[in-house]
Amino acid sequence: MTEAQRAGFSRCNNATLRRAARRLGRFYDDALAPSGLKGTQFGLLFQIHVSSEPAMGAIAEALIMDLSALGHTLKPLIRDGYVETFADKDDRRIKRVRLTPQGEAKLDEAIKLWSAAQRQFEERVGAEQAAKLRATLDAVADLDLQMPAAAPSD
Amino acid sequence: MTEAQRAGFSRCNNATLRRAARRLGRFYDDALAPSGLKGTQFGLLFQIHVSSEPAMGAIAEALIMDLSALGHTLKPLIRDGYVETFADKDDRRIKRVRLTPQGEAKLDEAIKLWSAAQRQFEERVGAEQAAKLRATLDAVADLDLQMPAAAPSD
DNA sequence: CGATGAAAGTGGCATATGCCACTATTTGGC
DNA sequence: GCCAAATAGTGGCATATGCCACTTTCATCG
Repeated sequence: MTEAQRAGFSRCNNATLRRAARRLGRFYDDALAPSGLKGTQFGLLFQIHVSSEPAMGAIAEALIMDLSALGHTLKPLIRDGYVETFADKDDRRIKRVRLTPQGEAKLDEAIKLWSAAQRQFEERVGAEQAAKLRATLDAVADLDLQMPAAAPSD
Repeated sequence: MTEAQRAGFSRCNNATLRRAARRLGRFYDDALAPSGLKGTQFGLLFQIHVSSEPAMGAIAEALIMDLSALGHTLKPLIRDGYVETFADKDDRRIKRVRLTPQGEAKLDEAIKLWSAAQRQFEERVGAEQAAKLRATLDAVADLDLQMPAAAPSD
């Protein structure tokens, strides 16, 4: 491997993104710790809260998560009584999700902690810079990425 | 919860970052699939490759990973014969890591696949834009984030 | 030198995520 | 109405990550 390639890898968009995610994840996790929630759980509760009894698939799509991964992640939240599920009236394949009263309360509690972390972060990088970063990340998340499928013949 | 708060959360830097990471992770994972490596494993092999028989702690620090997480992540790579470890000559607490010949070969193979994904990504967002994003993410990763420790009374 | 505390990893436990195979429902033809 | 195809989730398996408690080595100080 040449030096050029070595330098090249430090430019791996995926590695860079994950690295930053690990750092930021720990920061938000620490901030949320008093509530007993992880950053991902908080995000999931919030997503459910702001949706109208969303179907699993809808949540997965919104968060760009694998449907089965969502199911797994939901389990501890159901176990702890923050979330409950119920079958859709018209289509029994569909499972809808909502927060329990305890879930709403826990979310309220967590939001206070989250706000402090969010404020802290934006203080460091600047609200404007943070907004720009999020916009870029959202754009990346919405990309329809796909490899050229190894020359689809014809 | 008010609409203002709802909007507020869509501004969670952590959630936005993770969401983008999931998308991009899948893209790179797909691209690397023919090699049998995941994006993280590729990144880890690369990091080891470009370092000089790094100690576990050094790798963890470079990748902003928990030391124990690194240990776990390393296991399948050791099991598959891509990586090997050995004790430091002067300090037996330190465990150093290096690629095996098979590991080097696998890395070479993966780099070809990675390059295609990287190229594809940069084509979509623009090389310059991608570089700016990585710079921002690196800056975020290097932040010394920390909550004010709940009024340290002085 | 011996006790003490710091440094580097390991193992166990728990959550986060994905893929794949499989099941249950619904929908669409015929 | 019946069977094939599409939809929505589940469960199992594997990796990704972290925290905490514990072990092994060093380094320091008296």
